[in-house]
Amino acid sequence: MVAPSPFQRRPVQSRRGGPTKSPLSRDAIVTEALRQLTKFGLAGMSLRKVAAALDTGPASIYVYVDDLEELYALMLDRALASVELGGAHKATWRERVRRVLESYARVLAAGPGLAELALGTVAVGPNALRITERLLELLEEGGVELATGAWAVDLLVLYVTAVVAEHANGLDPAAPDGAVSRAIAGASARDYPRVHAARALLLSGSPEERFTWALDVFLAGILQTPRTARAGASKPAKRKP
Amino acid sequence: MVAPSPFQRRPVQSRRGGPTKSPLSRDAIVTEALRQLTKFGLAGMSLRKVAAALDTGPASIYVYVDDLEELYALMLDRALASVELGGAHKATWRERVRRVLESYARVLAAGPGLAELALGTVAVGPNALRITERLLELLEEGGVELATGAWAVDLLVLYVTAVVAEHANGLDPAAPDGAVSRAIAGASARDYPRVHAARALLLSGSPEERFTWALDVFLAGILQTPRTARAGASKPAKRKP
DNA sequence: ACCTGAACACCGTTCAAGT
DNA sequence: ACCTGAACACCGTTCAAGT
Repeated sequence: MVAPSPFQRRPVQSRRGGPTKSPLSRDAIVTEALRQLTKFGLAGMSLRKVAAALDTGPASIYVYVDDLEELYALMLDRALASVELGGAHKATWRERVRRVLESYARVLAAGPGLAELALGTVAVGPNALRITERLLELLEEGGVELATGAWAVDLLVLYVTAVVAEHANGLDPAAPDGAVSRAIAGASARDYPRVHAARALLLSGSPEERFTWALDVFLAGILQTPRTARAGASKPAKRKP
Repeated sequence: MVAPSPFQRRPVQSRRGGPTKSPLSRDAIVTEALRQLTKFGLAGMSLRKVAAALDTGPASIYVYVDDLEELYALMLDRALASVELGGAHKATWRERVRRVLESYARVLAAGPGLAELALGTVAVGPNALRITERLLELLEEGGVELATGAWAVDLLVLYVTAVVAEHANGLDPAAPDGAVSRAIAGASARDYPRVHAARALLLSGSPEERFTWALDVFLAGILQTPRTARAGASKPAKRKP
């Protein structure tokens, strides 16, 4: 017996309604939670506040949602619905991979909290699957074998999520007053000669520039590192002789 | 006026001591917090529990630490002290980069919570700087220019942190009973043909195999994608004609 | 100056009733 | 069956005193 996924569960018949209160529903809960999340960040959202906004007590939420973690998963997938996968365009497959990931990044960066939530939550809803499907398709178009593509999609999505989350946490390396800047600026030339020498470089570049560069790194690396033995690997594996 | 970094602050003279209570200290607080973190995970650690273990009330902690976030930063840097940077060996620079990152990954994976903490905390203590310094050195040895290396180190460390955190959160893609496995196994061939076709591949590979593969991807990509215009870029930038 | 108990303003989750 | 107020067992942080 396996617990059913939260994405496919018997609907619940609300008993509220009429003129005073709109009926509760999983949808309404997710919508309100997402509103709070994107407006106030992860710490600014809570089950209790969602319940209060929906004019009920905290216990009522549990009729529609098992726990906070499940709510997170539902929220994330709802948000991922607006990621644009692009149609059949004339752009290169690389360009189209970039666009999908940029759209994904933009969705996560829409407000504080979403990216943070994405890092701690496994995205396995239908919309996450749609994104995975699309990226596999584009990589296939680029000649990446399925075995390699399967791992590559993981890598790409994880990286983008982490970058946006780091950034959204106010850890913007570019922020000149942040802890990062101060630490790097304060690194002594004696103890950390390279950090010191590279201090301007470490803090340079807009998020977009870094993102674009990172994608180039990934795609170049992926094309050159198939999982199946093949010509082109820069360094033969040499594990089993 | 800039607030001083928590890593360089006037020490506090404890007034406890004698036979009954060992004196409070920032060190003792960090040690106990780290013990709780690696034993019980991030959710299993709290300022109140640390205070209780140190035989005092929660308010006492605030004499040594500004807030929870600062404590997190101190804990992370303390943990990073045990990352092995390796000496001058005969191994390739690539191999040595791999070893440093593997050591970093192993330290974060030592117990639940540490990697999770690392994702939400900017690592800017002396030990984080040591690691950055070392990686810059190794990349330099590999012929990577400083401008490229500066961004590359960020990329590498962020990825490794994210992988370990994802893994430590029980989101192990390999776990056959996890939400990930169920979602992928349940992806219909009609709606998600490639996810369906790749379902075994998406779940395949030990964490170590994936890690090793990802590093190969990164290093191959980094070598091929210098930030300064140079021969070898697989696709000319063509932004300013 | 260090140290602390008590209070403040919150959490997620469960229980026991209501309809 | 849905819905809910109240209770339970927690949080981080601040205040106002103690030494």
